[in-house]
Amino acid sequence: MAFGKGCHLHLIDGSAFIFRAYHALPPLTRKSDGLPVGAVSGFVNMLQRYVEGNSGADAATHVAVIFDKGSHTFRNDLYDQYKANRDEMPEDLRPQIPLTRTATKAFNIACEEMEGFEADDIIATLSHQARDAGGRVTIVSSDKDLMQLVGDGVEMLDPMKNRRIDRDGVFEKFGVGPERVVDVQALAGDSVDNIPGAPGIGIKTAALLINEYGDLETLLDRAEEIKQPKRRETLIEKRAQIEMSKQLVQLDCNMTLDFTLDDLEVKDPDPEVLMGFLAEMEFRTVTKRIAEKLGVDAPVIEVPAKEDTAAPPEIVEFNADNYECVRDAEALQVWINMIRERGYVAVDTETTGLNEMIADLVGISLSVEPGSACYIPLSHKSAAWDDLFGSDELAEGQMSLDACLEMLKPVLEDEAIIKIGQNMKYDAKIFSRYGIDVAPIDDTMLMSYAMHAGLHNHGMDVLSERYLGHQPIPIKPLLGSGKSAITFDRVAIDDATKYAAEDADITLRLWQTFKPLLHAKQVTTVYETMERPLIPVLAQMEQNGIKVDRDTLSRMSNAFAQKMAGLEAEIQEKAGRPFNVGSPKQLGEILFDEMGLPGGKKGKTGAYATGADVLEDLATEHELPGLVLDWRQLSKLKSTYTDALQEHINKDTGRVHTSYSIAGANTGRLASTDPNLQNIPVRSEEGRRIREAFVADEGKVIVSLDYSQIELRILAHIAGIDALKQAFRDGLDIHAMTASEMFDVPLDEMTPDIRRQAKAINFGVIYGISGFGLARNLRIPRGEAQGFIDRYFERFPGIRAYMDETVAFAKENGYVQTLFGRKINTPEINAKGPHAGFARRAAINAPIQGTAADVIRRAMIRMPRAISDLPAKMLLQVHDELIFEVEKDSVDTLIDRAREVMENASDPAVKLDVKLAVDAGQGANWAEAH
DNA sequence: ACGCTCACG
DNA sequence: GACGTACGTGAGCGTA
Repeated sequence: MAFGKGCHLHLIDGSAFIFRAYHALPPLTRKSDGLPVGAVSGFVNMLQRYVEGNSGADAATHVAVIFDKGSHTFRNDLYDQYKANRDEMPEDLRPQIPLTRTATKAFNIACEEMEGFEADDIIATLSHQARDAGGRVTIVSSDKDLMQLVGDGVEMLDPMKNRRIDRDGVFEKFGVGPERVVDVQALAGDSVDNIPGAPGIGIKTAALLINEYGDLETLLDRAEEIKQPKRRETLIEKRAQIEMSKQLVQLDCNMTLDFTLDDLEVKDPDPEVLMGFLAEMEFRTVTKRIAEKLGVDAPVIEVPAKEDTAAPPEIVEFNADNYECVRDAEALQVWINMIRERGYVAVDTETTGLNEMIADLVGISLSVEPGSACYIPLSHKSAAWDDLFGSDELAEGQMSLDACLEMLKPVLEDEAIIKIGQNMKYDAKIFSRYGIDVAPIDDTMLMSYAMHAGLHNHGMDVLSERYLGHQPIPIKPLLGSGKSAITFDRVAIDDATKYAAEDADITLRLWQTFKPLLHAKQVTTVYETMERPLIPVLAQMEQNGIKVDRDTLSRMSNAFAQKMAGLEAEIQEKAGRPFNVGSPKQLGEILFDEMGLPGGKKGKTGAYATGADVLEDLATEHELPGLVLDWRQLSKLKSTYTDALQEHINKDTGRVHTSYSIAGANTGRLASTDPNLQNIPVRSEEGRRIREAFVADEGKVIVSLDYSQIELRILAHIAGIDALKQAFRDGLDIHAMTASEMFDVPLDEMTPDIRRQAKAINFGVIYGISGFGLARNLRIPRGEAQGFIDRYFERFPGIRAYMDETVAFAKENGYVQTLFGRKINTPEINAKGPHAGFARRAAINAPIQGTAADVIRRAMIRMPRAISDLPAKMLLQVHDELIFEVEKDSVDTLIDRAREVMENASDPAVKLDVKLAVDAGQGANWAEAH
């Protein structure tokens, strides 16, 4: 078929695929000879996924993968620094480059490159040819340099986000249409490609200028007219540099190619060629998968055994057909025997929901060896032929739940058998509802957290893909989504077996992968003393729950609703027309367009910002913003707290059971979800009253103990600030002391305002202070804020030293550490551009916040033993606070014991120069106790 | 699904 | 003289 109208050309940016594959995968090598093939493997997977996805009405009729060739292009002749800042290609990637060409050809996809040209130029030329011939083009790439090609039937597809980019997408990125993209790039330059552009001008400013003057040439010709002196001079002085930059970013769409569009027609692969290549690469899993798709037999891949050195563990491919469905006691006994022989087993439970307090057990999967796993269905419902929703009858061929648990209980509770899980807290809580205390345990999610915090999250999908190179079977197709979603007990047992058993298989493999790595990365102690032991403690706290009084909440909801209605009427009257007060978009239009209030700033989505800080400033101009602030506060309290909290009261217990994620926050802090009980209001008087609904059971008392200034104490210790340490020893008001030091005001002449400023600075230090941030927080001029900071560093030089050392350590090692050895990775620390500031401040904050998190973790882990003889329960953790419920008579004992544990939580691992102090409170509800 | 806004330490 | 900024979270809502 000749290329023309109705045709659809796909152009794949091959180099981008290669680099993404290289960085996404661990360094794999070919088993027979050690040839690095990780990137090739990833590349093949991506191609295969592309081919599988290329179907339907929108499918490509023509396709090519385009590569770069040679390092010297015409752009280097224009500018010898072009791409000069690029790192050398990694040693183990170089030999894989030609193999990606071979791979492309093996898929029978056209593979094009041309000496002296970049892939982008070939893509540009082909796009123009295809467009001129009346066809459509999709460029598969996320490279912004290609955005200039979009329009007239040419679109981009970002393969990472699976998002199409059309004219609007380009506009979003550059603030101008595709035809002006090069102009903006010429001005803004590009640090990645080392394109100079106009110094001091970024994309935002560039777009502004281009939109004002029409195009780059006009802008440069009329540069004299620009008001901002700096900008004007730059444009005049750097004209030559800017014009050269434009030549560098302008893609060549008129290359002479030695092939035509017709040569790019989509062709089916020759199975023999493709299988041959894959077998040569020794890719077992993908070979098998592609063979299946093509309906041919997978070639046998024989790997000659290495004679010397201990061979690495056999890499066993994933095969869902190998999983066993255990349907009776005999079959289960075989598995139990295997488990006892090994001394470990990976366990996963399937249930009817995500809430462990409510969900029922549906089945259990087990694995003791990579590639082999079983699923024990227990309460799957049978499919009824005449009923769309299935019946309530149990499906045939399942063990009875009781019989199964009776057999498994001794194993799950056996001291000599390690039970391995991914997010074991969930499974342990499920089992505990059936009277089984699972122990001892290991948790692959927490192992990953101890090693990889800051690098990625620790869900099974991410871990499997990253560390096993395997994409798990997705659950979505089994359960569906939205209101037609079903629970797992309605999934057919055969499908369930493949999915569920694979999870156990993956978990076991992750455990085998991570176990030795924990030692190598020196985080075994962290994992064993601060992650794993927290599981049973949190499980117990979550099961305890806290009693919440529905009537109190309901009354407050009604009161809030009434007040809101009044405010709403008043707001709309002042606005002159009805509108949705809860819509920031509509509010912005009212305030800035209709009422013409000053200072309207649009965000990146084109909407006006209407945050609390903006409205507070506007409140001096008009009454309306203040009313909206009041309305917003009530709306927040009602929807997030007084309304939503009622939904979370458990029917059986009358209590609210939050769930803590142990591996959520990078710093070691916990996070609370469903509901979040770590952000219950306290700062405003009205909000604080919500805590009155958190009550003690009859005859009991709520007790709250919280660390006083724990982060500042830790900072004083880590940075070695003697003045601070002494102030804590003397029990001084730390903020007042800081103020006195900084502003030379004697303590007895301290004013609240000076103290407030010093307090803001103290917090700022913990956050990696910046003049801008402090200025915004204190609402003072930038220069004044910077003056404060300079003065602070002058008085406490150790703080600056700590900051510099911490950042230097992060740059050197790629992570920072808490006092207890928790490592927080800082992958962005060497980044350039806006990321840099973020990463820097996060690196400064992480050891402080993380050490505080470690301290309270240690206290929590010791707490159950310390209070086991008391009629008391630990209910909640709020970062530096622990909340208990205790019988009235034992309140004082509990406070003594808990305080003892908390104040000494760092011993004996770390000897702090500053004592930790704990404040305590008690009452009938949380408001009184705090 | 994503951004905005706002609750907490 | 500003690319853009205080650190760490989760939830509800409006808007696409």
